[in-house]
Amino acid sequence: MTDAAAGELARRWREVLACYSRVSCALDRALQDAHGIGMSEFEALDRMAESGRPKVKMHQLGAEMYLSQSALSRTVARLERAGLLQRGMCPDDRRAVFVSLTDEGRALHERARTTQRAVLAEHFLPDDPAEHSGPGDAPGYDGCDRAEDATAPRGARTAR
Amino acid sequence: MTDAAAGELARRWREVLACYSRVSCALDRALQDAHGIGMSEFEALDRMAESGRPKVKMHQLGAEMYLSQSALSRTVARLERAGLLQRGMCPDDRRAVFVSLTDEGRALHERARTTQRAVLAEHFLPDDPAEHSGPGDAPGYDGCDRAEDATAPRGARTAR
DNA sequence: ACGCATTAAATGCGTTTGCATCTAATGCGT
DNA sequence: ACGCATTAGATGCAAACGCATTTAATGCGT
Repeated sequence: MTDAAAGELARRWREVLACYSRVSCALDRALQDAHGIGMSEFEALDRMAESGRPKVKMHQLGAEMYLSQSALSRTVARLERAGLLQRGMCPDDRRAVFVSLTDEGRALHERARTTQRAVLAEHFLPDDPAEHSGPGDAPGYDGCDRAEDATAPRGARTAR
Repeated sequence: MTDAAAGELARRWREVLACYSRVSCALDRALQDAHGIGMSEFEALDRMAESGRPKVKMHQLGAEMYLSQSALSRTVARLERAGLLQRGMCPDDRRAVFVSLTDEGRALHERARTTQRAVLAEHFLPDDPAEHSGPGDAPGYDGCDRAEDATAPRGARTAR
């Protein structure tokens, strides 16, 4: 690994970091405002929906997601509390837990996916092209506070 | 935006998510174990070091970073508590705060950058190539717990 | 059958984060 | 000069995370 290659790697990492921050922030906000769920919850719903199977083992879900085991456990707990999925015991392994989407969960996922796609289309495009990451071109991005054009009401943030 | 394009976008977003989780987790862990700082702290040190200037305004730092204003404020507070930088009042605007690296901060940044480059070289490579994201190829990644080969002691985690 | 390492999930705990708010300093219009 | 919107940074607060630990169920060797 040459020094120049390491620098290039660091530069690319910064791009990923910037991209992740920008998109995940917009996505989290949009999902929260429109549907009352966060990115992790959406991701869990999404994996469950796309699996096709009616019931999925927690551990299976965790294997394909990026969350720690404890975070997944709590995410599922939140989703259950919200009535979006049900936990059930697994007949062949009584340690394991099956999770299955409720009708409401499936419906919300459908709607949330529309939101997700819209946010991605709006915020996840300037990535493959140049990204023109020269110094001194910071467009005043201060963490999260863009998207003044959001059509959702502001202020229902702490009410999950 | 066609439906297929939206799906492709969602697929790419998952790749970014997976990449970010994998790398940031390894990076955070390595920086923490080897130097007692997290990613945000490193990023702040890194920006300050590369700026060339001896003093940087907080707001300036915040403009190019991905943290919220409050998170940056606390990150800087942590760095100051650790003796890695100093905060000082700004003569021409007494609201603003200058931050400057201490010698110790500069030295730690140098060492931490080596760690960072090593981690990036190890975990941030499989990204541009295919990434072969077909379903069912999950390599058992369960959040964070890989890197059993880490040479650092495990268990000094809560001691910042 | 019994003991023991292993695995699934839940939970206590400390840390970090973002949002909202607060304080203080600026500057601009009148 | 005075008032008031604006800006910089700090802080209270609640949410979410990861680590370590706990509880419970499995399975494997003897």
